[in-house]
Amino acid sequence: MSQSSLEPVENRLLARLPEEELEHLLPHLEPVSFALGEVVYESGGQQSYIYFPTTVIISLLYMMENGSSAEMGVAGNDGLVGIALFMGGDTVPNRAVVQSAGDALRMKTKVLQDEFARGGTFQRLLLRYTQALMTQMSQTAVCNRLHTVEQQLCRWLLLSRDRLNTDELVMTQELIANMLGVRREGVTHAAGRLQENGLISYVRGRIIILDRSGLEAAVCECYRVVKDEYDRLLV
Amino acid sequence: MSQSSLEPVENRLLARLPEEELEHLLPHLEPVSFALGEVVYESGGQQSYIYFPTTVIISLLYMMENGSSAEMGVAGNDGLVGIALFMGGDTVPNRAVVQSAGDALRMKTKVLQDEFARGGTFQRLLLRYTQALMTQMSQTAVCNRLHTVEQQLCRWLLLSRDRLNTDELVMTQELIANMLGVRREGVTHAAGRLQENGLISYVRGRIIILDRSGLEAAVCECYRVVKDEYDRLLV
DNA sequence: GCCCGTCTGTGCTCTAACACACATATAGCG
DNA sequence: CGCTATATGTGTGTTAGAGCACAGACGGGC
Repeated sequence: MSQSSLEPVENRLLARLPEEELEHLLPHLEPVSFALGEVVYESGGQQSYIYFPTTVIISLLYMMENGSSAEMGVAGNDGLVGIALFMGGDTVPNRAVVQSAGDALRMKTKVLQDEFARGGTFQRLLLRYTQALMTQMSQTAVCNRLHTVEQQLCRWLLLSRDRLNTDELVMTQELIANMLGVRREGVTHAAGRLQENGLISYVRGRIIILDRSGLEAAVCECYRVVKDEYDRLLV
Repeated sequence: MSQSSLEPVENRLLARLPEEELEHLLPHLEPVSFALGEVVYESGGQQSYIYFPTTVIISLLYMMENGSSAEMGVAGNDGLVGIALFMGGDTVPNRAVVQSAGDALRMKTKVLQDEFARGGTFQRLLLRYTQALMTQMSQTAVCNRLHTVEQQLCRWLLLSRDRLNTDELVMTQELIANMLGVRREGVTHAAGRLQENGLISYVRGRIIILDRSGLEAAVCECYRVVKDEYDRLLV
């Protein structure tokens, strides 16, 4: 019997499958745990598994030639990691890194592809999820162009919060800076302001969201656009 | 008989279909022309057609609440416009605008969805194209975060050039500024430098690429990443 | 050939964010 | 308890780009 955090229904994509399809997949789902910072897959590498997060949060990062990086999307218990496997690409040009430690269920690539090809609810869900992720990526592009670091930090905190069961996030400012593709000092500054305003508190890699609605007031429209699209596509 | 610019094989996605699948689709493809600046579909609107560009180039834009905009992707004769129609979303939260006047072939939504559901080469191609577009979107996010306006202008010119048959692009700096999500003066400045270096020439909404390899030397890595991914997925 | 609308160039100021260089604080370990 | 890694705060330039205000410059229509 799986533990609570590894129940398939802990992943909201799997939870939406009709019972018979889920029954069919269950034997192929295998629990795995991930530590903070772990690399789930490397840019350009072959992937043997697709992952359905239950409690883990995984960032999709692009690594620049000069070593700097920027996040293009994030996946948690609302989705999966390894889209390229059913989209026909086999590999993707980005790295997937654990942003918040936790568990996931994994499925062999071959099984996934066969299930996808059957074309049922499973296929439909994966495609709708992919579209939601595209919205997230494109909105990240817009946000990077037009909004301040502080707004982006709010967006990022809220997106992370929505994929967790707790208001406490374990992540350093350095890590967040890598995700957002900004300097660590920029995060210090923005986080300092949020703390002054009583929206968050943080100490040494431990952020606590104190005032969620305050964050929502401070964030740019990008957060809501992405959230609404996820809600619309994955109900 | 269609004119040259409306031959189905003018669209590289359609050109890759095996003959029998193409024969099957031909009766459902209908030529249309688009003028510069025309809105192909509006954010959130229902779409009756999917479009396969032959000579037209279409930008996918996000419109901010405050009226400013930024491009999240571009589609030309290498792809299609209306991904949401087969991904299951029906509508998307962005606007599609004609960036360069030209022709396309359109197909009714219902026909498209039925063809897609058959799961043959057509489905496979559409999914692979979608993945390529995701790379473009995510790379746009990275580029917006990390690179200068001049680099982005180079990227944008090259991406446009690759979807045309000519080195002459008809577009004002104002228009480009809207696409890139920067000020018009910023484009003037960057374009001025490219002109000084003999890479392009422009006069009143008419840009001529004089030195393609020079542009490729000035562009950031983002262009190559996107191009390589298109080549890889859509061979 | 002239006019007027559209495009492009330029010159300011202002600000967010970068780059670099440290100072300080905290947790966990011996 | 003290040491040291790691995490965070701060200060001083510098810079890219925004915002605004015009000045020219071209070009199609009359």
